[in-house]
Amino acid sequence: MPTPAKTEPRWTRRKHARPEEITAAALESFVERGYAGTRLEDVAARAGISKGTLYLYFENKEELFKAVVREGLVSPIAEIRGIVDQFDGSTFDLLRMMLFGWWERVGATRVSGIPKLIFAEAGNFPELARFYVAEVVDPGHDVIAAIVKRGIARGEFRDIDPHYAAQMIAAPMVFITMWCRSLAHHATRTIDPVQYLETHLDMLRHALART
Amino acid sequence: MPTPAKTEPRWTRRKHARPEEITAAALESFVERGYAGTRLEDVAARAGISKGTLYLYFENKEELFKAVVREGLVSPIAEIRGIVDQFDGSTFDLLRMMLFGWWERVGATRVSGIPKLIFAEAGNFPELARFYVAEVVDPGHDVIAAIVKRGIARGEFRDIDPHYAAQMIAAPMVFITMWCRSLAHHATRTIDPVQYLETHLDMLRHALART
Amino acid sequence: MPTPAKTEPRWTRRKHARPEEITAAALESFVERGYAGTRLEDVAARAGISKGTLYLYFENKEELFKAVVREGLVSPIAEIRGIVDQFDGSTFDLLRMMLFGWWERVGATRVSGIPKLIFAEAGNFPELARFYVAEVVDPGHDVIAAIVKRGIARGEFRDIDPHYAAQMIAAPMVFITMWCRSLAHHATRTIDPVQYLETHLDMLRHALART
Amino acid sequence: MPTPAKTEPRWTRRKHARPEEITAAALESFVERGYAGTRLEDVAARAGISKGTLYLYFENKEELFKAVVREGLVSPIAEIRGIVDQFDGSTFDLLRMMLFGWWERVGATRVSGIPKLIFAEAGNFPELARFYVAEVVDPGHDVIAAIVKRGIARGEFRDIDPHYAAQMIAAPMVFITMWCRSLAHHATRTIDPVQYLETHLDMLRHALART
DNA sequence: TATGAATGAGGATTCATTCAT
DNA sequence: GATGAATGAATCCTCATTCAT
Repeated sequence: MPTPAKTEPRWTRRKHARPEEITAAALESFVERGYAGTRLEDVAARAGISKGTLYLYFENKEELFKAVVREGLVSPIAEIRGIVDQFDGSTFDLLRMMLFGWWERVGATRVSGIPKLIFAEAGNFPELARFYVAEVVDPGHDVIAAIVKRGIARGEFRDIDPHYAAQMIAAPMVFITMWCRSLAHHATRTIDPVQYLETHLDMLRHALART
Repeated sequence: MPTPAKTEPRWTRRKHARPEEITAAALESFVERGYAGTRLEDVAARAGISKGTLYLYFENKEELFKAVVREGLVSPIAEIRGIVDQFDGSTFDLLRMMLFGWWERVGATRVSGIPKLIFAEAGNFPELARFYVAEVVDPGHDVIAAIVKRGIARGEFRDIDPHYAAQMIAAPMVFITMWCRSLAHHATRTIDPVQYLETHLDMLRHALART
Repeated sequence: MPTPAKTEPRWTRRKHARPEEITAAALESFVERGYAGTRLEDVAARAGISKGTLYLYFENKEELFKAVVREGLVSPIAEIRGIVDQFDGSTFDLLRMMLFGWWERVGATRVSGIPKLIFAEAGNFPELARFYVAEVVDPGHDVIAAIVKRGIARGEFRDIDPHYAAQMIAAPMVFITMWCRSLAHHATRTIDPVQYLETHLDMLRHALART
Repeated sequence: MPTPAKTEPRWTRRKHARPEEITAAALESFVERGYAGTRLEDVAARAGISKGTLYLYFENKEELFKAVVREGLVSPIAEIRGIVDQFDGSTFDLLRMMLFGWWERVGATRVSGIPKLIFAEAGNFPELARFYVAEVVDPGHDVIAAIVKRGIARGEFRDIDPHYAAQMIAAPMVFITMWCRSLAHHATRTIDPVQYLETHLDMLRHALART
């Protein structure tokens, strides 16, 4: 195979690409276009680097996606976990703190566009699904279940299965992000996230409180 | 009797492919593999027709997708609406009836794979998103809000904003279908849908009941 | 992912691509450019079909290559095997017949450009190497070893290890094709293949004859 | 004594990369993976230098390849030529000495992986092919032809065309190196090089001996 | 109406080559 | 001299779409 035609460089070289700039660009693209619909070339362009440079930092599309998830979801959850474990006060206050802490860190940011993507692509990228379950779903569920257990242990909550209770607490959280990140733009009736979360808290107070 | 010359046609011609058979096949594929991941060739194979025939019935992948969504979602909700309007009994019983009626008609069937598709593709198909909001989200929301209002009117539920309450009732319903249709296959912890719905009802009872 | 821009077809459609036309085109390219250096697009162009059509007939580059080898080397060897097994006459005559039969069917044709390719790419495409050993080297060796055994059994050849004798018979056959297909074009001294083979036969006669 | 600020250089700078170390590394890679399959990054890593440094010594991959060939093949042949010219003894002994001398110096070493590369790349590098013919093939052939002529002149060999006889002597030598350097790793039947060469010599003895 | 062979744009990934430091 | 991050052309393969039969 003969040497390919010499190419004259017309580009200017960047100093140093930083991985976070790349994952930030990738996040936008993934959330806008979906996993399959995201073209690595676009991500590169958004990050101001070339296609090839992407591969210096991430082995492939899948690893890039995982990095986005790790940065955007795994660490905030760990952070929240820390706060929850150290909290000293009523469990209802803890619940509120967790809910709004999560909203600030995740729900209100672009990262919250990830779950819809995972749900949609799980069938095609099982490895991604497993990763997401292990790194996001399970830890997230555990934080919430821990709160429920704490409430029961302290006699603030009624006796209820923490596993299923955690699901009921999490579902509206997931739902509101998916709504805001996709259907909200096309909706006739608007939902105010804060009021939504307040209602959720209010109903949880009644649903969980010891009679 | 001389053996007649055999010129076997390589394919057997179907009489009439029916669009519903095609959308049924497409639904399965879309739900399993997502929009981008669905190969028209697979849909055709599942429907027992050829790739070319698909294009006699649907202009392109996009139109097929729209047809799938349109066909799968509208009527069950209308049916439930009828039942709700005619119901005569306690509103909590009505809530239970609605929830499990929906589960049987929608939640437990393949159609329930559609929401995740909509969420994921809303950005790419705004028109479809609007359609879905108008034909599914809003009517669905209305049924539930109607139940809440009924409960309040009859003094069974405490005074609560029916709009937001409806959201809180719907979120876990949507969530459980999305879970079952995608992440459940990769999960470490299992969720039993019936127990999930029972917990939901139980918590709603506490959350909505007049003190 | 939005539907890609509709493309206006500007091409004319062929009736039916025949696999042999494709393998013929591929053979030329492989022999000229090597395995890695062969671009499937070129093969397609040579065969007068499009890139995509190639994939209707061959799963991938590797399978295409295997098909070329099967058609160009495996069947001729099988054919020669048949002739050898049925031969009735002196084993020296059989040797001559095999040698020139092979020359006509393989050595003098483009197919003989394959071995050099295999030797060069074996490290990079182990699967190809294994295939070639199993389908070409071993059967080819067996035919020759069978001739040697026949000669010994009939008392025409002296007692000699058939395995290594077969190697000595085959080496110049392989060598002459590699020479003709690559270095011959750049050589100062010419080799006449027929005279080369005659010398080979002559030396074999002395080397193998029972004293 | 205050601790001095440590700014450790991330790399250690080599004093002087020597071209031979690079060609040695390149030879290994070319022989293992072929021309196209050789990645300059691997060559650099093997040579303990960086990709960029490679380009200080060789203009491009092609020139590196040429350098490898030039360095690896010319001198051993000259050396053997000297030994042959000075030999005093039976020509059959000389043949044996040449054969095993070559095996030790070339055949058994990595350099013997070059011919297969040349054969494969001759089409792409005509200039290299010409170089190889002039510097390796022709001189090599001459040494062997000289031996044949000596044998005939001394009445030890029968009257035979030295040119073609030399080819017959050389072919198995080339063949065994190509085998050992590529297909041997994937073969089912093993060849022992020494026994192979012994058989070659044994057959040559019969084939060349004066009756 | 039904078919399925043919098409070619599109995208992930590789790697020879450049050049600011 | 030495480095290695950055580049982008090149290539394999996929799949939505077309159309002669």
